[in-house]
Amino acid sequence: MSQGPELIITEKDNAARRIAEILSGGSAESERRRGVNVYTWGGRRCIGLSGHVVGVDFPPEYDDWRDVEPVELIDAPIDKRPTQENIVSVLRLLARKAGRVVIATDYDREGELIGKEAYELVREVNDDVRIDRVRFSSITEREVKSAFENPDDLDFDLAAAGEARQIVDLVWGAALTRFLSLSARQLGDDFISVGRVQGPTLKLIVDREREIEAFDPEDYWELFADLAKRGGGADGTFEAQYFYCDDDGTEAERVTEEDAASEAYETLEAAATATVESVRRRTRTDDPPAPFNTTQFIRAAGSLGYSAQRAMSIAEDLYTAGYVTYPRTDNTVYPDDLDPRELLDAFVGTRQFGDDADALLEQDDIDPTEGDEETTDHPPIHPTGELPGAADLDDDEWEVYELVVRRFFATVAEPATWEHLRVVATVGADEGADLSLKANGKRLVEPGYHAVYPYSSASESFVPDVAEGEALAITDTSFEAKQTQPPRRYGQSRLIETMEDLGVGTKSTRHNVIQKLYDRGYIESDPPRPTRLARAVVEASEEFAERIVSEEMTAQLEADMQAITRGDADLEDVTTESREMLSEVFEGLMESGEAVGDHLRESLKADRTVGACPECGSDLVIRQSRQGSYFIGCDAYPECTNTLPLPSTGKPLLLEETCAEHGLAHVKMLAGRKTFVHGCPLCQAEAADAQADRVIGTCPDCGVGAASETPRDGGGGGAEAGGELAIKQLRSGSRLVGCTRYPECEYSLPLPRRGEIEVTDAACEEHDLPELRVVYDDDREPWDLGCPICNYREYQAEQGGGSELESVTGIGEKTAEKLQDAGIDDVSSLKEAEPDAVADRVDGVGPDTVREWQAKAD
DNA sequence: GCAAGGTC
Repeated sequence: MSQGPELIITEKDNAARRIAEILSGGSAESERRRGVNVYTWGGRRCIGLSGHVVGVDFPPEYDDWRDVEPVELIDAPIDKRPTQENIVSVLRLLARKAGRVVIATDYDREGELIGKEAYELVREVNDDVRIDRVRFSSITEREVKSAFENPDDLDFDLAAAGEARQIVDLVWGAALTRFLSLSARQLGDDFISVGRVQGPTLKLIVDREREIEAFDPEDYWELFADLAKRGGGADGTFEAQYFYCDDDGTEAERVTEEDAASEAYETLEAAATATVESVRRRTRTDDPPAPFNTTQFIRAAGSLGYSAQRAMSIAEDLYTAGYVTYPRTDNTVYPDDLDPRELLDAFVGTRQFGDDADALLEQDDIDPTEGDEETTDHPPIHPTGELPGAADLDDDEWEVYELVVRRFFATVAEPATWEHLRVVATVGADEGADLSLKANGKRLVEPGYHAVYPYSSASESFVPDVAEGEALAITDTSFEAKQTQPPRRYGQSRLIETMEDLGVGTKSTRHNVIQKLYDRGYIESDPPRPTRLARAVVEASEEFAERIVSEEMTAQLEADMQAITRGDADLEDVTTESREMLSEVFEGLMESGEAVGDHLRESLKADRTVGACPECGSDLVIRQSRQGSYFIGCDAYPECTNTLPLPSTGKPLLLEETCAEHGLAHVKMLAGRKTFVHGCPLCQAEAADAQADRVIGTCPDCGVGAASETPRDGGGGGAEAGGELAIKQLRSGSRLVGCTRYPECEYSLPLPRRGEIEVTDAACEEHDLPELRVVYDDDREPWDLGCPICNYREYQAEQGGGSELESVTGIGEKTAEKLQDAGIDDVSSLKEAEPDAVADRVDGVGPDTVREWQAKAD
């Protein structure tokens, strides 16, 4: 045995840092090697991986989709390759010299596999070092120390279960994805993908859409009366609803026969009073919610308007900054070592949470709620007690942080108490035409957790105190004709909850799967609706590869993985059987390949068809020019050359809604946060044609007396050519201030897409142009845009703010800030920088990344 | 350029 230092390997850097801190008693030092943190103390070193650092894939000779028959992938070999080169190389370096290795990855199946990957990398360079495995369910001093005192061996069966999943997913996913893409001749960026998790998720959405379409609404009627307590004034009035008991004695409000409804209404309308028949009071407690797991967090953030993806991205940022715990967890039970009082103490004295924390601390005992799921890897999401400063978070981050804090507050708060009051009154009993009305009142007596958690509804409904036998005046009645409604579409959070119920996907992947469905053109809008392509993919799968769109495949795989874990089966058994099954699927598919392809292609075209061409009656479809910009062209091209332009920003999406005048589908332009609805492309073009250019001054590039100094390059014919500046509306929907000599002079300034542009009497002295104002047709304040040249300069200054660097390298604002901190504030200093030196100084950036940036800058 | 699973 060698005498080198002990090497501890964790699943992520964050865990490495905390374990080093615990085991070293705070004395560990951190150094960066190739952008990877290594923590060192005593005779020990600790390094964090980044989840899987190796990935499974087919060998390179299988890379060309057209060269390899998809069916060949079923029995193709599978390689494991490093995917995180930097981490792998640092790991190898340290492992070579290690005297002992301890694998401390997460305590779950995937963690065991990640541990085994590390094990194999260590073994490649050091074949006799002792390799131990430690397991702990939370990174606390007690658990970590005890785990390191009782090391165990890696569970190779558990890891093999994970490997079986990798292989089955790759083989099924790749073979079927390539088959569908090839048969529809969809290669390149818009390939047609299917997989074990996205398949059933898409089918959920498609099935719901089928139910909605097949839904046959039924008419029904409901009757209401306003009842007033005598002498109670306006405050004593409340609404009651007609009800009856149906044949099996259950209470019903909906009347399905119009005659019966009318007859009841006649009685109600004729009556002046209703007599209280019964009054029932009940006290109900309303328990506070369970701690947040990922799914419930996403759901709560969803009700604040965040998409699943966005909610998780914010939570990850808050986690990295140290304000909340790890956001990927299934656990809904706080661990024993979480002391709620101690955590509440952290909020005492703060402006936003101080009062609530004080109030909670005054409770006699604090007993947090618990959910059904108790796992051991990570705690439920809760605040860490480290508080962000006022400037540390933007508005969205703050809103999500507050949600997490308040959820924690709610879980340690008292239940709420409601008083329910149910009043039943009868009408027309004297005349023998007995008719019942009911009203349910709800009053919050003890707010309990609602006082600290305003996100769940605590709305009251008023019903006054009345006594049995009391006569109430009927002050108003209504007769409402309604229809049963189709089932509702899944919202993103509901979809994630359903996936969790079915066991499809994991806490870390479910939100990404939904995003992937959007990116692949399978769903659009929110709540998501399936595209024609999605239906075609589900239909084809149902016919030939039902497993790939059914949650059964996951259930079966889960059972197989458990068998491997128990030692009742091995990886070979499971993958062989799965490959045989896939071979059978392919027999059917290959026979019908052409029909499947035709169907997919028709659906793709349907997703792009805007409507009938007004010139020739063929289809108008969305096309892409060679330069990559989108436009609408006629399917009969070149016989028909009719085209309509589309806005230059974003990717077009056709909406269900069509234009009443032209019958064309409305267009939405997807551009992240700048997404907007373009509407009917023909209406836009016609509006532009009808809108005369409004001249507002001389063109600074080519107008009479044009100054030589201009804010931007024009292609103009030089000064004195007589160009004028005008407000123009283009057929693509864009608006701008541009030269009347276009296209000879290309001088232009952008204008906002929305609102009506007014030319005011005020003028800009510098540019001799009138100031503009944008007026909106809703209740928004008008926007004083001012001189268009000054406005554009300000806009550019805002956009560009220090960031040639950002636009050249494509890095985000935050990375740019970090680079600036490291002394790199422009492109030239980036080019001169030493990649390793940059990687050492900038967190989360490796030397390879720096080299990539440098390549882009060149 | 395929999947799903880790992590950033």
